[in-house]
Amino acid sequence: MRTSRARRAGGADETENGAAGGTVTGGRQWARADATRQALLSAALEVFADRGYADAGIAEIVERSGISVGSLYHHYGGKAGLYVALWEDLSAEQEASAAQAVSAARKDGEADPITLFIAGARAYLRVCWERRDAARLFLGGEGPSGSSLMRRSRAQHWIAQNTKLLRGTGEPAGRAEQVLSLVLTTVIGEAGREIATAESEAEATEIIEEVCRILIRLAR
Amino acid sequence: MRTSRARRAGGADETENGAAGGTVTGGRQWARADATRQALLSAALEVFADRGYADAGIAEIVERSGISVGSLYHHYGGKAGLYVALWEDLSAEQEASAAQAVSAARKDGEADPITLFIAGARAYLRVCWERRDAARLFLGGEGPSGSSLMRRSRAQHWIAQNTKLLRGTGEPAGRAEQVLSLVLTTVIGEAGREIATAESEAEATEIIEEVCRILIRLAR
DNA sequence: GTCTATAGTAAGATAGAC
DNA sequence: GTCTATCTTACTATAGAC
Repeated sequence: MRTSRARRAGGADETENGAAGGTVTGGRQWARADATRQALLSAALEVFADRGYADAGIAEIVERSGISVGSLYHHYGGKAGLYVALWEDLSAEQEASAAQAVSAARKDGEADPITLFIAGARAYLRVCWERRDAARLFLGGEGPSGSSLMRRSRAQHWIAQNTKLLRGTGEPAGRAEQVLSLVLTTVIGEAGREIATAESEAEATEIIEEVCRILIRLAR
Repeated sequence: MRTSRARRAGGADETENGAAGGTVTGGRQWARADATRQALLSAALEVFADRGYADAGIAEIVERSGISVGSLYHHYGGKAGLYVALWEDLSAEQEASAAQAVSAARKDGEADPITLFIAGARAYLRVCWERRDAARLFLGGEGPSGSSLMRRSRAQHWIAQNTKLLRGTGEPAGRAEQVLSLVLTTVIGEAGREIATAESEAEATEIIEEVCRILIRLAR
């Protein structure tokens, strides 16, 4: 791959007057920093994907991004910080997409909890395909120590939401319902993994549909 | 915790004649080496569990086991070797237990594929509870780089077996069947995680039974 | 097989100029 | 905010006596 290498060539537009080397206009003055973060993030994603988190070195991320170690630490505080940032990005997008799908369906007059749940699940899975590069990284399960707890706790939260969504009323929830919800959530997660590694959009879609059938069968 | 610390006190029974400091009888001469391996394994399990694989240091394993670094490398070749050994142990036990349960049920005259499958699943889950200390480590998902592939490929193998078991005849298997099998296996895995972190045997049993119900519903 | 002592190395992290 | 240069730590792995 080795994209975005030329970025470092700069040296033409800085030294306006010293410190935060921005351009003249106020609104654009963070553009440079954003580009830096972006370059760091995308290089980190590549390297983590290629070598696995543990074997990835700061050095290689620096090389591929063309950004310096100093900047890396300035923005993300280190290797783990990059990983977490990547994770937050993706899961924010997934959550937003799912939430939006559910509320859109609601606005469409849909009231059946299971149908709403499936709408959310389908949106989530679609993001897994669209952003499969990132999804593969996390669904694969390796990360900084403590990251599995991070993922785990987000999953718990999601399970709780799904449990609530599925029972319509907001009440107790026995063990059976909890386990069911856990199972549903797990299935979606695993499906996401499978979809992120699918070889074509057609295959991904096929899996999504099959999984939705299973989810319906389970939730009913 | 800090058990098995006194082991190192020895120095009384060695120096029989130099090399493999064994006792006189032939059959017992590996007892010492076995004890060494055992101490290393159990210390490693503790440390991995406490700190997570990545943050675990050889040093602490050596401390807690009372065994030297040299011996550690002699037997396991390093940190990753210990992890793998622990994993092989547990999964061998799980597989054996499941296989045995299935064949016992068969011998009992049971022929229904789903019932047989459930028997295996139940046995697997029981081991997750009995050996929850170890199970927690692996089901948590952190390990040496490449270990998730190791787990993954074992899972694939298991899925294939289950697919075969479930369809009775050994034939094709369409996408729908593959996905179903994947889902079943995933659910069992996740259930194992939940069981390994359950707080009492009663809770574990409750989860096992609920999961079996769900599996039956799914497999049918 | 088991131990002690030591080597080697790599990687994450910091300091401070611009 | 960005960069270069450097540090320091800590951990794996080996050598070689018993």
